[in-house]
Amino acid sequence: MLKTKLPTISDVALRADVSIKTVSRVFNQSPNVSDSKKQSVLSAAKELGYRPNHAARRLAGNKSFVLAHFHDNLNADYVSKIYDGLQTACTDLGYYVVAEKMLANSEGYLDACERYLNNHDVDGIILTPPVCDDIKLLNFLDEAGLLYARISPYQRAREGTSVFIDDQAAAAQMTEYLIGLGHEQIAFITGPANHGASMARLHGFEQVMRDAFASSSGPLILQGDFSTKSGFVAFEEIRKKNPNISAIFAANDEMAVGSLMAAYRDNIRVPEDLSIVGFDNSRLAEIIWPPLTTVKQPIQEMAERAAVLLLDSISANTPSAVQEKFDVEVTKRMTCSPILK
Amino acid sequence: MLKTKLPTISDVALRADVSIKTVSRVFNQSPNVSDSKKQSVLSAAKELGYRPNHAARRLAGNKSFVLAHFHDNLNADYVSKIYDGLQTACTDLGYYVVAEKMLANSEGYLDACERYLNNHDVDGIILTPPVCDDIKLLNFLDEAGLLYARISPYQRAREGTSVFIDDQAAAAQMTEYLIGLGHEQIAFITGPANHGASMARLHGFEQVMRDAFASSSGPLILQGDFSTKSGFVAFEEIRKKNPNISAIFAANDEMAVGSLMAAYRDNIRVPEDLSIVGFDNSRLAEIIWPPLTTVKQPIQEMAERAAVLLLDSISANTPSAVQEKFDVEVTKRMTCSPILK
DNA sequence: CTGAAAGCGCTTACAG
DNA sequence: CTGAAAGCGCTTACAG
Repeated sequence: MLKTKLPTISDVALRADVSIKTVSRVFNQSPNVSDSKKQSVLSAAKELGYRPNHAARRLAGNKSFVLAHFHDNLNADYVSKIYDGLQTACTDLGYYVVAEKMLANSEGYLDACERYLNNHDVDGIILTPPVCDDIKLLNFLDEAGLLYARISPYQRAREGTSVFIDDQAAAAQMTEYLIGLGHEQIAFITGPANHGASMARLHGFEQVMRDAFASSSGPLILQGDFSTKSGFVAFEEIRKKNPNISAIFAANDEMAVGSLMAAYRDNIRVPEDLSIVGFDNSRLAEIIWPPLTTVKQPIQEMAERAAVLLLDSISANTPSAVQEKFDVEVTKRMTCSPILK
Repeated sequence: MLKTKLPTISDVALRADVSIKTVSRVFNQSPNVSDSKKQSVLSAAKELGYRPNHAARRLAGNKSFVLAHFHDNLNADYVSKIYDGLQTACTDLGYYVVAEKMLANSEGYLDACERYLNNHDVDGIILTPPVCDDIKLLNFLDEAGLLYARISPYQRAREGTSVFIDDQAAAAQMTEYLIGLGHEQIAFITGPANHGASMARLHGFEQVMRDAFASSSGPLILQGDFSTKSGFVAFEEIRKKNPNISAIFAANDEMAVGSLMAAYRDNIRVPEDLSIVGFDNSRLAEIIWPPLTTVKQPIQEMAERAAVLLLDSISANTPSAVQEKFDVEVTKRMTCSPILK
């Protein structure tokens, strides 16, 4: 954007005494360049302050240098972490990243995606829950030959590149922590039914509960939608259905905070009277009082890795199928206390 | 990105029986086209499903069709609202918007901006606080002839396009509301010292307090940094310095929530024992319990408008100097109660 | 491993 | 109000 006229590929070629094609090869990491020519191209480019013109690359190469993140805007904090991670991977390669809200399950949702893709040039797409588990969208992308990578998909059996954590194992780990503290009456608040990761978390919870308390009638499970409000409402139902609940495990931090707020209103002390835990380690978990015990997943790193993998597959111009698992940890803060018997 | 070969400007020209230049004019809103030709171009384009190729426009026109938002990442919610507003204005015109974190006042901050601008093609820049009040950056942009628009700048005297609210008047309004409720001992928590809007809010508060309680020694003012934690800490200081404070006015919602959390911990009831108000109407204000009374500013609309104005000035290729003020309102929720005498 | 030519799909002066 | 020509700075086959 700066107004000074920039050196072009021809200037570099002239100075390095090679053809522009060779310069192009060097800047595209083409394997077939002799070391000596490569060096002279590189130093000529450096002396001139040359950098490739994106618009020209786009036009000639039929690439856009844009990565789009399709998401479902529930949580600005999550979206922003993803954005940061993607940008880390993209900036140096001259790629842009744009975040696009695509309301899953809304009227004409798939149409909106198609229309977007028809009207914008993007080289690849990053998909997060629940968008990443929309079979119709995935089929559409596959058929159209569009390249994408998924973050935290539930449908892991499906081919294609993805990064994820083991939600089920993570939830199991958290549940074991709670049980280790002496809790037996634990309620679980789920996310939206179409959110795969939330379901996996529920399964992890249920399985550990089943194993630990085989004889019981099964734990109390409430339906939420990942919003603070739904956590607030779920808390009220929990108190109504079973006042002896000593711990609440919410499938995300927002709902955990909603429950915490409801407890505040009802003068129920956390963690003295009630333990509450969440999932995600969102910013909210840190800024609330008491700070929330939760499951921490490395969102940013996952996003960065997803972008790197996607960029690889773009430059190879072929879908890849790398699946990478990331580790989680239970972040113990102040919303849990042991049950004294 | 879809693989089918798209119709080009020549196809449209052929079908409409005009030159490609005329087609170009139509798609660039050029004034000098007869209505009849314009209509035939439009219908030919529609029949063919033509849409302009951005990469070609970029290359030929030396434009990038990218707007960058330079921000200082404190609040994902704020950034995301800005992003939404910008996108609303940009999407239909084929513009992309990218959000770039530029840590104001950090080591090499200006260098980072310059480097970014040198390595990326952007047609215009949107600036939000505190970045929009960085004189050095503004001077640099002006000298380089880069086009930008500012949202909520403090330095309004400076030329150039901006959208804003009257922070001082808004804070005055909120202060009057508190005084109307019977509060006299009101503490104020400021944002970072380099944040112009925060200073304006403080001035509005001070002025009303001065007018209302001329004889007093002046209200208690604490320094915060817009973080929840600083609101938490400020609350403790407030209690220490003056336990009779009956209301806290924080310069943003995050700090108000921090104070609320500290009150929660100390068993001080809000609003029965203490009223707390914030500023911004961020998402946090709605999801917290009790919901926070705050000042609502139309961030999204402001961002959209800023983008429209910037886009205008880009297409005219000349800096504009439109300054637009937006209205605010005190959003009364549940963290305030009247003082009974 | 290397290069000359053609072309990507537009816009920008320039001329009428 | 309209058009023919040149050119933006690259990459893609193709040939050697």
